[in-house]
Amino acid sequence: MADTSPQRPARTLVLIDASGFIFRAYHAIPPLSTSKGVPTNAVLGFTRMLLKALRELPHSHVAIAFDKDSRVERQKIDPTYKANREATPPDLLPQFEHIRRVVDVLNLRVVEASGWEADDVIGTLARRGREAGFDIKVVTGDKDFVQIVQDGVRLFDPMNDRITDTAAVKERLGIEPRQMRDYLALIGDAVDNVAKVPGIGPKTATELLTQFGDVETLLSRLDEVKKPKIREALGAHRESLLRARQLVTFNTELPLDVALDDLVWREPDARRARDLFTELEFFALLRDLPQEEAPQVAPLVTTTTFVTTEDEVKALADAVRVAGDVTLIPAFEGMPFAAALVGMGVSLPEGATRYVPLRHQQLGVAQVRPEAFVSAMKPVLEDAAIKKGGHDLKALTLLLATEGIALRGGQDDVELLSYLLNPSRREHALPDLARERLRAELPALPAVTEGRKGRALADHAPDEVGAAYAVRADAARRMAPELWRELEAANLASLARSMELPLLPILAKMERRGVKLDVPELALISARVDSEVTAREKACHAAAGHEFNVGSNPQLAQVLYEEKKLPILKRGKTGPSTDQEVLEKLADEHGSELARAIIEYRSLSKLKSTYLDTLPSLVARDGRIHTTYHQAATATGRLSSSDPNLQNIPVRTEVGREIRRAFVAEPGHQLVSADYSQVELRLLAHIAEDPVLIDAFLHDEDIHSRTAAEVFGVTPAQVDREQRRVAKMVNFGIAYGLSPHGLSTRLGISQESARDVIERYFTRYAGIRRYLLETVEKARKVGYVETLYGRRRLMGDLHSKNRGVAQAAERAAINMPIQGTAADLMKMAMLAVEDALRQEGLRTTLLLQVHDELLFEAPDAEVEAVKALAARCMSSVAQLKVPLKVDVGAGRSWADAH
DNA sequence: CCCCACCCGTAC
DNA sequence: GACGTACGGGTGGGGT
Repeated sequence: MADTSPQRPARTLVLIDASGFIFRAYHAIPPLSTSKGVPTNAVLGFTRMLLKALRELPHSHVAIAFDKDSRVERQKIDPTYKANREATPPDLLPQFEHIRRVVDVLNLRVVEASGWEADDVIGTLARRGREAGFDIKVVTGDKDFVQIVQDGVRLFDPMNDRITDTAAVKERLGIEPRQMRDYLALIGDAVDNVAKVPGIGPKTATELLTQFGDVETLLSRLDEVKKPKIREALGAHRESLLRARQLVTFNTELPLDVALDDLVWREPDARRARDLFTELEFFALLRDLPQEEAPQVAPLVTTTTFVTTEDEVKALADAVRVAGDVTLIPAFEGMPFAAALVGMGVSLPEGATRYVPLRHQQLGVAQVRPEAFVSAMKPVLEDAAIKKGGHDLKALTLLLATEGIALRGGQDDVELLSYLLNPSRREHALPDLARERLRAELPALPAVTEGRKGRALADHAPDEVGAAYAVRADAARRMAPELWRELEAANLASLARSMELPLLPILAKMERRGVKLDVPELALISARVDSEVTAREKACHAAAGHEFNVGSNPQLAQVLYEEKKLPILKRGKTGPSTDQEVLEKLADEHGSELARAIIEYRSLSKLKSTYLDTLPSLVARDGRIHTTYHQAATATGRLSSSDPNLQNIPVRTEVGREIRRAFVAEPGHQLVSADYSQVELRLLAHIAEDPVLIDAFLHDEDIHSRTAAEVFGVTPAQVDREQRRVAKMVNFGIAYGLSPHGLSTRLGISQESARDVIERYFTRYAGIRRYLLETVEKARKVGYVETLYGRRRLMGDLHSKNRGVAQAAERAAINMPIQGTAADLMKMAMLAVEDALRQEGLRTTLLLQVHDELLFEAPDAEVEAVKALAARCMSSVAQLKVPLKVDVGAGRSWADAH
């Protein structure tokens, strides 16, 4: 009977067969690597197994055993032992080191014995542990270990959750555990080159062992073996059988240099584990780690020197010139294009970090006159040969531009560099990067609120804020080299150097220039829409029979579905949906006046609240709107725009176009618009090398008609409107990973016909199908997708167990190379355009980028030249298998330029 | 008064 | 869930 006395805590020794699991994990998990290209499949499988075993098995003591020159001893018995094992695969070799690191951070005690296998180490520890009264659990998937099973010694296979004890062995194999050695010797092991006795398989082996007990008895009583064939075989292979049994027998008497007390389990080193898992990109496993205790505060610098006199600023400028490298974090308030520079945190490769107070408001604080700062620093800041670092160099560029300084030499923008390494990441905030990359907590910046509670930044004394900014500069400077190493390793460095960093000052210039808004014109539209919205709201109330908040979806749902008893066609997370698709159906198919009225109300109030009411308030004193472009925001490499977002100004509806009429050129100027035609579809043709699609673009056909002709088996001239509409939808959806369901709801056709259309599309455009499949397959294998120019997006969710998540990731993987390459092309076009404008000495400026469109403001005299220049630059930015078509137009307003 | 999730809608 | 990438407004619930 088991000891049930409560006084004695269970002492369980867990023994882990590391070597066995490494190979199992390697073969069980498809090739996988980090974004840096480090192979990790075996490490991941091994780590998962390890964590699972520790999670599921009670353990007071733990040891992990590795092979060490493991063939030496057994090859003394048989030189061919394991001789036909294939060499370790090249992508497994480098993973051993990381496995050791995992074991190390988990604080597991490694036990190994030179010349012996992990099997023997575990056999020895199991025997000693059992003798000392431990309960033993052996974590392994190897059947050889059955031989050490006994009362109190069990096997656990974390890959299938199987526990093997004495009873299980008897049931599964029909033998006692101690007979396993004899059993294995009889049936042999081809993989390890352990000879078998020919003609004997598992069945016969079990029979023989049941009758005779072990190999010695069997051989001594050979004449009792009934079947002559078996008897002869045993007689003929007597020697090899005994040798085989020697080979498979664990040595449980190794002189291990470890005491059982040394194996006491210790908590993992959570912080180091976190770092290692982050490095290996085992993000799902991070959750399994114990949370970190209080964040460790590691001040990066001990001293911040305050630069408060003109001489000191001059000395600083000299130091920057000597170092050839400076990292700057500005303290400012307001929007960057029109902000006051309050101070500057500065870090140099050598020496203390500095803070230069410029516009602190407190009386009597020592600070530098802004003019003195500018005159001293301008030469070094404008010198492209002096490398600049920071976090969001575009903001710095804008701030310095306001001071009359044109920042050049920007290179180490850690936000931008971090983005290129992982564009899916939501934020690249400096404190987060410092925590991850430097294991340092940045001090909080002073609370700055414009409201009643906080004070403006300038109201804080320099010594309150200076160190915080200086430390940030120090942190940014220190993480830059490693970022570049990672970029080099991922082949992203040239993208950073030749595309993103040169684009940065161009974006700054666009933001600074802004686009003129005709506020009175907008006000006219607004007044008209205002009364329309009110009328529509009244119509909604009338249709409902009472007043309610038309803008409230819950209230609307109540009216539609509870009061009017209309059918619920779609549900969201929190209730029945009231989106446009649903309302259209309710209006058309159920004759709902209210639904129709809501649709009209919605479209107008959207325009009113988002654009008409908002845009005028964002007009700066110069009468222009200064958006902010985000270069480190999207997962595909596109830019985004905010405050306001000028990339979603309406264009499709009449009222929407009127809003574009309020975006105007200065007197004597025109807006010039140049946009890529069908750029994503053209890129799809090029990247997928689809002959049909390429042919269509080479002949500049109406691509939707051509697709309709292909899909419906008619000539392009025979295509009717409906067929073209279907084809157009397919063309748009194809790069988004469209589904029969999605297409059917969008087209209002059945899922079957949608499926049929898609199938016929892929039959005609076989290259596209192949490309889409290959893209997903490769993404699964390498863990990322990339554009023609090497921009990468990490794609972890492809392996999600949640099917929906995995499928969404597949669609994203399909889309990214297309959307991302289009973004790359546009960025290169912007560089080319800016260069050409300067070369030709034109005064035209680039104002806006809307993914596939560039908007310029050109003096009247330059309009035609700019139209030609833009078309030329944009279409010649890459030589593809299809031409890049560019449409250009010009006019007084954005609407007129189209 | 701020923050957030949610729904919805605008762009490409 | 249901076709990719964004930003942002309103509501309504929660918190300070």
